[in-house]
Amino acid sequence: MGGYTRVVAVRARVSSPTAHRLSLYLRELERLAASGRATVSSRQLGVAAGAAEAQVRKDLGVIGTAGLPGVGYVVESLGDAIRAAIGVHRSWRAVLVGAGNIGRALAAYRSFREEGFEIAAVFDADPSVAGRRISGTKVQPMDALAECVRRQEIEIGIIAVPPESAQEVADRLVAAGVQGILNFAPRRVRVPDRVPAIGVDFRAALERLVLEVSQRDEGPVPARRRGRSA
Amino acid sequence: MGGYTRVVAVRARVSSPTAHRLSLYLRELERLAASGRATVSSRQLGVAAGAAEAQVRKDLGVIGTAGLPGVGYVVESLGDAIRAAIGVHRSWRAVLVGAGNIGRALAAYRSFREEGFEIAAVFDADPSVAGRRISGTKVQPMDALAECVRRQEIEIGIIAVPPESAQEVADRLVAAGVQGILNFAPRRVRVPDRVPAIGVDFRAALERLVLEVSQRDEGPVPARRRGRSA
DNA sequence: GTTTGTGAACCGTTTCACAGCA
DNA sequence: TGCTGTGAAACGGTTCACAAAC
Repeated sequence: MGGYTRVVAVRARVSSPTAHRLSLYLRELERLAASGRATVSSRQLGVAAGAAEAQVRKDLGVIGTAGLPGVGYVVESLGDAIRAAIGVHRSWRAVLVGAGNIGRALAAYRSFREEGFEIAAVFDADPSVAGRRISGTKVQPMDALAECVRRQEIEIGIIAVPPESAQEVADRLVAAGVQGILNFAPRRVRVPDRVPAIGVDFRAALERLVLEVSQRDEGPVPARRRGRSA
Repeated sequence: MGGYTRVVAVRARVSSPTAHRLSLYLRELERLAASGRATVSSRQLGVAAGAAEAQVRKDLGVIGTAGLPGVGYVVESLGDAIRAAIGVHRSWRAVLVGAGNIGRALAAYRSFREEGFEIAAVFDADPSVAGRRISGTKVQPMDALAECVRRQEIEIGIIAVPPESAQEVADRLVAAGVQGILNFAPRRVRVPDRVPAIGVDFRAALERLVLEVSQRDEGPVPARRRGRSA
């Protein structure tokens, strides 16, 4: 430990698996809040997120929240704490690049808006698409991207273009000054360290699934396996 | 029983992080194959997938492929080996449930078809949607799901419905006999152990991104980093 | 009784380093 | 020389177990 006496702040580093689970806890908390529950136990959050209860307590410890022994966590304040920790306590401005099938689906995606995530503008390289409206936003040509990002202080770029152009779009978004990228193209994009990029890769997800199905199918899986191939 | 050296099979268990990287290697291999390259080094695959070169060699060792010291791996045969290992060497039949924005985008998704992933039927709970066609497939009412899965020997179910109905759809898919589920609803679904379910959660991805952006912003970050990534 | 917070053990993955081969 | 294959060490995350708090 660093020698700070821990006071108020929650400046702890949140690991990636923890971050993912925090999202899941938040969903459960929202459900509970809607149904009027006042407190939750780590066990219940664990069930909802598929995590062990000790794991839940560790995770919540990381973001600096405390529970009441014998009672659990206060639903409302824990929700606020998680939102603050992952940054969804405020709204974010984004641009969407790519007005194809996926782009249109994202523009209409309910959960984004509910989370304070606003798609301020849509761009597409195809001139025949520019000018049309999707979800009430007019599609603009790529030339307008950089100025739009600067003028409207856009923070997030969403890539929903074919894999061939993903890297180029990423470069333009970074050059325009976005602070983070959400990439829906099945291609890893290279970005500077200061700009985090998270990929949502349908194809990779499908491949993971198919692998698991195959593994389930064939081997009843020899229970223990040490050293030698059997 | 154990103790004998049995050489042939490649029935090794593939861990989840390895599975994900195999997908990425495969993409790079396809690019290389298209551009006529005959061999690759572990280093080059590592750069493409964001992994260390020793990591690449370990991964490829797991699926039983061997490289040539001083030369690398043969692009074509390595591609085949990975495809066989993750199960995309053959085609898979799937049904899509949910003909909303995301469902329609998925039905049209190029990479699925390219990977031998065939969406054999589409279902929707909304009777006013049933009967319409998306991507050339007629949308059917939910009643028809179970029989379709059985009759057409469907292996994979894709969930693209609002979170409120995700669990119910998952239950029906499992009851109908699918072997795996790809879930695009932002809600974890509970399924029996024998049926793997992989979630693709846009909202969670967004939350991870926002967290990273926040962390970059505030903490100058103790910076302990090597390697490069530009 | 219940449930939290946390050090310590555990486990799988990643990285290192180097022998061996082309 | 260039590159693979692989033990061994390092790392980080998860689980365990239990004392403390309600």
